[in-house]
Amino acid sequence: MGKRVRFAPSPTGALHIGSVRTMLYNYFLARQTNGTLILRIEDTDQERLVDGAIDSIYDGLHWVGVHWDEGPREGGPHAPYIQSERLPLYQKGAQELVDSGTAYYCFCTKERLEQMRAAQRARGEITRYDRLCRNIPPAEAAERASSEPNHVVRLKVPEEGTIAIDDLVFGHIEWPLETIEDQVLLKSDGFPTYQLAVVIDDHLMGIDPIIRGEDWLPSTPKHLLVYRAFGWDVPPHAHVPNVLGPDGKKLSKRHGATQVGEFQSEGYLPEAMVNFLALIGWSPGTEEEVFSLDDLIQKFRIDQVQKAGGKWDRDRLNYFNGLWIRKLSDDALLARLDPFLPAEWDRRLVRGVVPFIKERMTTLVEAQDLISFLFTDDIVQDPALLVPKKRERMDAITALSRVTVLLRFVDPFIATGIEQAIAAVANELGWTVRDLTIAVRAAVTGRKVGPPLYESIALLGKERALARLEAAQEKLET
RNA sequence: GGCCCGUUCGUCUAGCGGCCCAGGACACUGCCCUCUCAAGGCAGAGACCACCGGUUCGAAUCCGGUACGGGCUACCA
Repeated sequence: MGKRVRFAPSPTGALHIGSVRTMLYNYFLARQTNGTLILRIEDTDQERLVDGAIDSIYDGLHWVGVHWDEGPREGGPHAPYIQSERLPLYQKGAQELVDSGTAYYCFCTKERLEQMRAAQRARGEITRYDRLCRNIPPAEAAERASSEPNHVVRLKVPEEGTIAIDDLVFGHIEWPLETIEDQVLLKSDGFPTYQLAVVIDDHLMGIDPIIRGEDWLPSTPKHLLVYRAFGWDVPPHAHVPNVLGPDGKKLSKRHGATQVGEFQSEGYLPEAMVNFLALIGWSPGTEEEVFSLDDLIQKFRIDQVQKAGGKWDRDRLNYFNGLWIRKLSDDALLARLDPFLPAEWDRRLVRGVVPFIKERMTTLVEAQDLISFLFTDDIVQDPALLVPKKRERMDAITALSRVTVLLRFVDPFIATGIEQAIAAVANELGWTVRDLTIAVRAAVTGRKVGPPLYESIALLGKERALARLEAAQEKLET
């Protein structure tokens, strides 16, 4: 109970969908246990920083609808929550490890390391640090460290043995220590590497469990070694499987949209995104699959998370989106639609069509096209539709004119009355209702498909509807 | 190359030794409903449970190997 978990993105770009999934799992666990969720920004790579990335992370997470307890802008007992503002902590930690002999200064230049690796490759060996600086006597190393600013601190990895973890998702995993290199912990610019910073922060912030992406699994032994070097207890880890592109590779830009902001502007609902994402890699073990954020908080279990990576499936996302759109009340849908419609479109009229387009949308952006006939008289009446297949042009003119006449007397101008009028014309002329509505729809909406015709005509209003019907007749006469 | 992980319908998945000649969902096909398109309902097709051995009375489920896929292999995270 009362788990402390964290989401720790790097501000190297807009918020990625895969990260959102990891965030969600952390969020579920935090809320479910009445615990604490921490947002921590891991910006230890100063070269890859992207302007506005933190804003984008905040925007994305807010859109998704999750909230957290401690973070850069929220503050908290472990502030600051941005790693670049916690440098002294890491430097002190690195120093401690050097002092205790579990880490050492390395003075190798990047050039030397490159040459070393090239030579190793040429000889067909594994490329890894040759530990040249590992055996410099401590006194000499300390002295050189003060005069040579360009040194780093490396972890002194034991030469033999194994290190293991019991991952909450992947189970028991063991690594032979001889396969692990002497990892850099503190870079020459005084910044920690990820490997040092995560361990220190996760420890200081009391994170339990650590839930992160599967791609961190290979560096876990390095982290374990750092915990060991500090003499700290290792908290439970849970690695969650990757979200893959349709080609089975890690989801990236080349697979299309991958940032939350893009999905937002494409008209996806956060409810759908959450539902869809949560189900990649997790299942409640039942046949239910429609879940709100609150449902997920209730039902999520970390031990039900899958090991295999799951592919991103646009069709399935679309399905969930349509489903969640349909679950919205008409007023709620109107509000969601608002940013996707021209400001000048009369919201009362929009509100009127909402019930009729609700089950015809996959994404919110589709609404505009679906209802534009109500807001612009600039429609294209296609003769091929005005005259349904196997009907004569003259007959179509007659049909449209009869509809025009009967509609004029419909009062009040509502769907049922309009339906009766059209049925009467069909009956009178021996047309099928289907054919008649094809012609009328083309005349009134300029479309082949759309919201229910009678309701659409009612919404349009008698005057505009009649004008369009007359225009269609004229068009056919010329 | 090395280390680690993974492998059930096209896709997301259920399954944790007999209930499975494998269930649900998306997508697909057909039918019904119907003023169009949807939505909805019903039905169907779709997986020799990657492969090969082993354990067991019995394996999708346990063990070993192989294949394939993926991740990592930086003073990136």
